[in-house]
Amino acid sequence: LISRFMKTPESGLSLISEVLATAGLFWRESERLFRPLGLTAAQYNVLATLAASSEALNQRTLADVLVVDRSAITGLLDRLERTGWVRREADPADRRAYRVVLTAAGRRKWDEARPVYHAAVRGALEEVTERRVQEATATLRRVQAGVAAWTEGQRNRGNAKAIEPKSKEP
Amino acid sequence: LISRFMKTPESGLSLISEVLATAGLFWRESERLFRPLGLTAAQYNVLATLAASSEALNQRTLADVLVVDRSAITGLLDRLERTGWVRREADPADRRAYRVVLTAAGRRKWDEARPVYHAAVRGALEEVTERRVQEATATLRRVQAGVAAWTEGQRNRGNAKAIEPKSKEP
DNA sequence: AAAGATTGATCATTCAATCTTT
DNA sequence: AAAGATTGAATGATCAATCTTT
Repeated sequence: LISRFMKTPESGLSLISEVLATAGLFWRESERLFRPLGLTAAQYNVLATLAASSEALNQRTLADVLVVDRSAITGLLDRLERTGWVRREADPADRRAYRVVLTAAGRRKWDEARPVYHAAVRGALEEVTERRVQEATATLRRVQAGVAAWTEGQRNRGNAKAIEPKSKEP
Repeated sequence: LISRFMKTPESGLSLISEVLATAGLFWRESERLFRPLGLTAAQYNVLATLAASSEALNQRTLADVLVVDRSAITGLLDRLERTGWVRREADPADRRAYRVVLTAAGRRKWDEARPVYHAAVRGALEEVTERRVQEATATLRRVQAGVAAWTEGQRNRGNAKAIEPKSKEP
């Protein structure tokens, strides 16, 4: 996926390669940045998601927003509950589910971490023009749609005979 | 880092968010794609790197190319050796180091996996113009340079008093 | 049956500490 | 001392299987 020795780089391969390399680099540096605060990057993501959401979220929704398997959320919340930054509350409307909420300490931790993170992002993008940022953002959204469409196509080809197109917000 | 609920998204935050989301989505789908072949995405990366390199690589170099810690390479190669796709050879010039080489079976596996991977990339980028691909690739390279420059700046600020600029390939 | 959550196995990754060789 | 590699502890991710509730 990351092929720096590639001889005849199809442009698409190069783009994906750079996406993965950029994400890896940034994620790794984020871990180092958050470490003195006692946070991991994944945990910051949870705090940020909860802080930005108006309603309480259940674990399924959290998993969808963070684009990880639901089972990954269990351990993540276990550790965040252990440090007291997050709490699982019983959902009165559905006894299978939890409502995950930020504690006061969790919000303070997020208030502390957020400016650190934002400073890093600004630092990293200092030399990149606003036009380029906008353009790349739009392109990456298209790539994500492309990945989703392609995998969906594969799934249909693999399974039965493509029941229905089922177009949503085209 | 991935903040889909963001209210006033600075454009830089959005870009980083999309980079991480795109990489996560693509990595995840790659895992599913490679699974029937008995490969993980990280393992495909190793095979691809070895296949594309003219000389044998030591583990340190491999770690640098793949942008992971050296210690992650140990387990990765253990598993790849177990399946017989890679071999550690003693380096006659330096008895601390290994020369990591692809076995014949490893090359066959790579020959099998490569077209699968390339098809996925083409599928994902089908609807993205070549111009956009080129532009985004260039932007991401600048972002990586920006991350490196910023973390370097932080390191110097944190340590002593920035011994020397030490500019390389400006 | 389907959906929310958890568990156990496997893989990958980081960091700090250690061993061997240079 | 510095560099290549490994180990052990911790975190995080996936998948398959399971439990409880809807």
